[in-house]
Amino acid sequence: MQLLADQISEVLKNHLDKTFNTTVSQFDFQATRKEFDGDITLVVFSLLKFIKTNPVQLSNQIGDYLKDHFDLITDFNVVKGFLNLSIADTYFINALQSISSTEDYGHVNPTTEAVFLIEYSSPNTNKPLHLGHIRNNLLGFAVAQILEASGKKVIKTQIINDRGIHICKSMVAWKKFGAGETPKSTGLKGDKLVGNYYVRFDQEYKKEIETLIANGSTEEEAKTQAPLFLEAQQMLRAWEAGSTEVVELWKKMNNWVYEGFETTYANLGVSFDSYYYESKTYLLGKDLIDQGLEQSIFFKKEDGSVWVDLTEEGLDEKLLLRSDGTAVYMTQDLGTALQRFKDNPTMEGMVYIVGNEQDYHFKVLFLILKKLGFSWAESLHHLSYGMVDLPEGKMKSREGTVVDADDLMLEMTNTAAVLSEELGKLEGMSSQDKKELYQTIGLGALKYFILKVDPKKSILFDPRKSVDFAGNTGPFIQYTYARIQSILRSRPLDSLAYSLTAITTKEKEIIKQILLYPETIQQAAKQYSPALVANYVYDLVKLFNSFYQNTPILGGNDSELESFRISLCNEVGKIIESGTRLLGITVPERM
RNA sequence: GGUCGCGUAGCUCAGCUGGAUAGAGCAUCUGCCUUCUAAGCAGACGGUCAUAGGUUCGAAUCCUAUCGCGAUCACCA
Repeated sequence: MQLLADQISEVLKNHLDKTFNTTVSQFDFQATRKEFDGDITLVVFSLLKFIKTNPVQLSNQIGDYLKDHFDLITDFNVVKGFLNLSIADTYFINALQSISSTEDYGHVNPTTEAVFLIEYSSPNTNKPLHLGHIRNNLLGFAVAQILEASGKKVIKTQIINDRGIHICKSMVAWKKFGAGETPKSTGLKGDKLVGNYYVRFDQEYKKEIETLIANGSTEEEAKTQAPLFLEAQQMLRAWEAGSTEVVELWKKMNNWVYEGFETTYANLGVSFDSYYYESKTYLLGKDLIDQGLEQSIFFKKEDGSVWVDLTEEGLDEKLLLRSDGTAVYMTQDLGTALQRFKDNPTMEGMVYIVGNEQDYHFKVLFLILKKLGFSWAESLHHLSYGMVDLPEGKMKSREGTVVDADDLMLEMTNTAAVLSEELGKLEGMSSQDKKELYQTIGLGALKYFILKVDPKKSILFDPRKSVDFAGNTGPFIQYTYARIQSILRSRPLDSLAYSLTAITTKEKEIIKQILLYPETIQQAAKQYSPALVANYVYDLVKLFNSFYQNTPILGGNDSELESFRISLCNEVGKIIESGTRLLGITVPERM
């Protein structure tokens, strides 16, 4: 459709130039609304700036001209300042044919070696992944896929917060109460095991606090003097000092967690090309602080802590280094950014997929990098997404209201299995294939549910209602794809040799939607918005289903027409496959 | 309190750089499985686009103010 608008623009430009002696560079086109005749509409109102006349007269004048001088335009009508143009059916038929012969329609190959980094997931290593991480992971993976399809080279990466007091708490609890338990000995996933000790630490810590308060301590004292807490702090110091014993335990437990995470990532269908560890980048961050101090971009307070003054930019003063010289979150993120640029000198941009609770942090981070004079700092982007809330409110790990990622995926898969069994369409399928299919459907439902929502909005997730499988859902899209495959099995696409001259409006609508695909990908890449792709695919599927249910595709007595419709099915199938692939959703051959 | 984000049907959400009578799904109700998969299709019902101003041929969309919800403003990450 874009091409068509361009073609019309060209013709119009000449016409207006000759007739009115005015140069108009941009025309305002939109798809014609259903209730009017026509395929594409020129909004003539916006031309009144250049040509002062009656909009209806001008519309008629332009319509007459186009009809006479442009073969693709067969007719027109005018409503107020809207010029509705009817396009020849052959235009759509030819468009479909040319798309059929295009490899990977809508997908653009990269033209430069410049690379885009997408940072996502980035978990702490003391707890299993939960629903919030699922949104993060799905967004990150989808954005990476979309950027790639739009012609960027992409590296998916993450920063792992492997260092700090949180992991020490799990370590202390494991040493004290663990009795040598391992993932193997307990049969638990590594991240779950370590997470359990983190919870255990918190429980025992609370008990100690209560005891201390009962013995006359204030709450404040109790919190800082509880033996467990002191032990965790002691362990952190030992870690920083490089104690072999502590470092060995730290490595062992972190590796358990990584193994657990890998399983979850594999199930979710996300992957990474590189990893960064906080324990390895925070030192580089400290170097940057020194550099900034030398250039007087930062300043040191009397107690030795280092700050940056951002009051001129409307923000506050921000701490960069503690008075004892240890690193904070910001220090490490500065270091990580620099490290990534060093590793990828052709970096064109970096996108951080991080929740909107950290908006302020990233504003500051980018500002500091600019102040330090890094040219690439201009191209950093924080994709800020909203929280996933439960009906009771925020998820709180302490209160056990967290929806665990593995549990949720399993539940979705089970629901898919139950529904599939009820429908009973899978006779003759091996149990292994069925199992995979249930996983495909269950995860399709979950992924689509999350990705169809604008990232910046928060999501309300009700675990009791779980996720629907009917209506505007992943399974609906998958189902349509499966039916298309069924058609193609019974009557494969033999050739593109059809020579129709007329098609129905429904078919035209579908082709119009297909023609929007490349534009949609570009738009989605520009806005980092998987939701755009998700909603596009849904619209296409909805249109197609309506056609499919009301029009016989096979068995007509017009083989030309059948050939054309098969070809239409085939293209819709390809676009569904391509669009859902960008979202990380797989589509089944049957279901 | 300062800053940022959000507010569209009973519920969950679309609505691209301003365009025609604001669209889907769920829920409720009516039809449709002997022809390509009914996880579907056709239809009905449902709206003061938070509120009030402004900008203009034209506003859910842009601007201002107010209200409501959320986030953030740590020597936490």
